Amino acid sequence: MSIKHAILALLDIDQGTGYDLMTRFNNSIGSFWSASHQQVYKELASLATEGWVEFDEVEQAGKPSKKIYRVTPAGLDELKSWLQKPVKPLKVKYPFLIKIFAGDHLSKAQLRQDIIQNSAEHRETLDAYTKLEQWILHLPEKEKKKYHLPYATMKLGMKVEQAWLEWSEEMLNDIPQERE
Amino acid sequence: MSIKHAILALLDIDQGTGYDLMTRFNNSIGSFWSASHQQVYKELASLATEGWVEFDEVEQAGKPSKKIYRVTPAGLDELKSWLQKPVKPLKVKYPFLIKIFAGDHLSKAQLRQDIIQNSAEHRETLDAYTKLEQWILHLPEKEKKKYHLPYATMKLGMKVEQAWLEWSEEMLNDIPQERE
DNA sequence: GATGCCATGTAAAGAGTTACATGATTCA
DNA sequence: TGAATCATGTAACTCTTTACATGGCATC
Repeated sequence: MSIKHAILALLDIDQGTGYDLMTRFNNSIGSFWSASHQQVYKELASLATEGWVEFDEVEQAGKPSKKIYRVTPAGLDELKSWLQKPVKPLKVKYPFLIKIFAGDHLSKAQLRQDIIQNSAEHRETLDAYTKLEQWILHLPEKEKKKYHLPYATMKLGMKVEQAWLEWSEEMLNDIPQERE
Repeated sequence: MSIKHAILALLDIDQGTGYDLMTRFNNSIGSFWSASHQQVYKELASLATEGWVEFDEVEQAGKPSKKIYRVTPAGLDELKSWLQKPVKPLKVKYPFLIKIFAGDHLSKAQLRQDIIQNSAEHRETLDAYTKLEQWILHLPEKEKKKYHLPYATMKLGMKVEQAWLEWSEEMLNDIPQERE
């Protein structure tokens, strides 16, 4: 069960709300971890019960009040001891590739369409990473150092997105375009 | 719920036992779908109840008897109609990258060690894909055609594994080696 | 007027993991 | 003698998704 440790790691870098974490899951670390908002809120509640995180409730004008979470010393200990353990193997579910796998049952036009669609999504992700990268590169040295390893994980994400784009192009060259 | 469709797609290419499917999940399509043997057997039972797959029980000398599953016409219809629907987004869980993300709490030696270990695993996966690729490339034309799209998904897997290896090297160059 | 963003959650159902259970053969 | 491969499954538990629920502000 390492979603708890994923949250601890994210909050260890920067404190934040559940909503905040959710967007980080969707954007910056989307290529290696996914989680829904429901799950994030639930895990935060359970982490708080265990004493690994704590929060301040902040009221806001014109917006619902929010809970800003941070890691407690006990939470940091837990994270550190988790870091000493061997990692669990990766788990992935990529429905799009099941589609390609069984793509003989689709028309060439449909296959092409799906690949184009998927490629556009990866392009978007890569663009988002590139924006984040620019933000990181323009930080003052001290801040930049803090994000060094998170940035490293994003560099892998960028390489993977690039692999997807290359693959998509090769696939589209490979599948003849049908004419009426 | 697309593990059912993943199984249908795999059985549609080649019939096989639960054990068989499990090894395919671990080897050829491991980089985009993972499943445990328990889950595979459970799903096969439920697919059989729904009438989407059927099997012959084959007794073997000196080995437990096995059930060879294949897709039924109803199962193929289900697969085809699933293919028409938009795919669900990918889901990934990569505990190793959480470790890197929070890697400031590890020594440089430990970080390097983890990266080396992880890189070795990706090297192994890439080698397994390369072997499979050789097998595919030496098939007679007719058979080769059948595996065209499954092979395409593996090509993406190879690109992704290569991205991991490149990244690992860059990381190791980036993290100074400590001396006693 | 509709969509999207910010911000939080609960309840029920479905998916997936961990532990348990068995057993012969082959290879090092 | 021990580990790996082939081969199947059940039971309990945990994790994750889907559907439901609310509501103001900003942008198009």
